[in-house]
Amino acid sequence: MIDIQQLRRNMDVVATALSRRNFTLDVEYFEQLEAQRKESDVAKQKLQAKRNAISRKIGDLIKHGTPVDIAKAQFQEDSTQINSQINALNDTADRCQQTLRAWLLTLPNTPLASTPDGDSENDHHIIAEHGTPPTFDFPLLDHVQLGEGMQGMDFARAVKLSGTRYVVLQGELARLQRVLTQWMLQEHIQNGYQEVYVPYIVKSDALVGTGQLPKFSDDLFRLDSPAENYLIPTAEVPLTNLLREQIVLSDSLPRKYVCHSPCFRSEAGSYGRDTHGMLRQHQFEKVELVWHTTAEQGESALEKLTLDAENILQLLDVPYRKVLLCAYDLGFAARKTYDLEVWMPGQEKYREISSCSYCGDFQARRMKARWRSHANAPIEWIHTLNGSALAVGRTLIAVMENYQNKDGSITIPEVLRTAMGSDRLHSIDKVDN
RNA sequence: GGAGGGAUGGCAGAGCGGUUGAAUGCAACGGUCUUGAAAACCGUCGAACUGAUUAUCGGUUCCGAGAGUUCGAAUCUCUCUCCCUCCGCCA
Repeated sequence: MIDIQQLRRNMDVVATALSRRNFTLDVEYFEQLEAQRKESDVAKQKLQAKRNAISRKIGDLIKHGTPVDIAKAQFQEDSTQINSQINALNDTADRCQQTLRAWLLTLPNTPLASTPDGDSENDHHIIAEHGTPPTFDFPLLDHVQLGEGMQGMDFARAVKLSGTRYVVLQGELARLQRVLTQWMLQEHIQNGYQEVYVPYIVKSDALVGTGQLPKFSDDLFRLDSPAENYLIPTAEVPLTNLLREQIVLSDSLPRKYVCHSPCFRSEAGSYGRDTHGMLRQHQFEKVELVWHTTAEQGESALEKLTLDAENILQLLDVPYRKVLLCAYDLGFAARKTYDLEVWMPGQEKYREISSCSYCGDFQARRMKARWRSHANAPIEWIHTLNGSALAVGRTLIAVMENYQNKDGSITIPEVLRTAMGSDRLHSIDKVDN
């Protein structure tokens, strides 16, 4: 949530910043809401002050021996009148506050100065490329062909169970995904992250906190019961909300969390996009990193968090590039974002496998997550960051396609061999069909 | 699922419907003392919102949440949420 003080004092600064991400701030609407809010608020508060004064006088009289009835009678008329006025004003004042907050919640975050300008998603800056796309001296297969070839990836059955955009993994391929997940977790834990296990169902408040709601409810799976509960679209939601409505001491910052979870996304806006294979699924596994920091730590934390995600790709030894998103392409809550894109031989393209974002105090304001240096020190907003490290489903694809052999088998990356107990996935994995 | 108990400031813990935004203790912060530290002593010490004459001075709201009674509610009534204890059931 954008700081309303900031909005009042420097509205054009905010408007300019938001225009960089192609969002037009409705200045007139805000000013109109503000005027209404101010008017009803001030009027209400004045009356409340009056009422409090009367009550105090009655109290004094009673204390000094005036019988209760007589004391009350002296002010009866005034107080009845004031109370009815207050009641009326209360409604309008409440309505103004609510409208204002509802509107504030729909404003995206402002891009950081270091986020480049741009008018489309193609205006990102390529920061670095690691490794070179492999060349194959045989006709290469994509992950679907490879997976089906070894009878480890079954889309037809998934359709029967759940519909499109789901997959059933079997045998060694299912195992590879699990090993990948465990290994990533282990790497991050060794790098100082605290492992967390979280609920996969959250209340709408948590989603408002991280910014998925109120604007993007179409992307979420909502439960019928309990109503207003949702499946998490990413572990970022429970992880970031860990500090909601709380004030923590600064010596516990930065906090670095890692969590593996399934992610559930309706993909409502992406009909027909990436329908082939398991690139874009309603349900996928992801290892997520979340940091809670102070304002000073925030920006440099993004560099560190992104490096932690890159580390995984480097250890897996797959070609990838690091991209700095332009303002236009920024997510709702982000001020600055690095995407990591892995080389997918099956598509001959780099595809997003991680997105690491710095959100400033935007999410913290929504969820009231704050810190202070000691018990009576001033209270400050926490700054939040999140990043995938990595999207496991896509990592599985990347490994399969980059490590494929002529016979349809897949070489296991060095770092996974011990856990897998082999160095190769064979093209015909004996699974009862 | 049944029975009971509870929710107050960073924490612990008081609080006859009327200077209670809230005693007291701890913690924290400033100071005195000390070569320094500790101890002791003195002082300060909740949050959100908001107005104006905006490094200042006011006001409003907040004692789990919401509604109600009242001139006035932390205190009374109702509903809800969460926590604890016991019993039952269960992975």
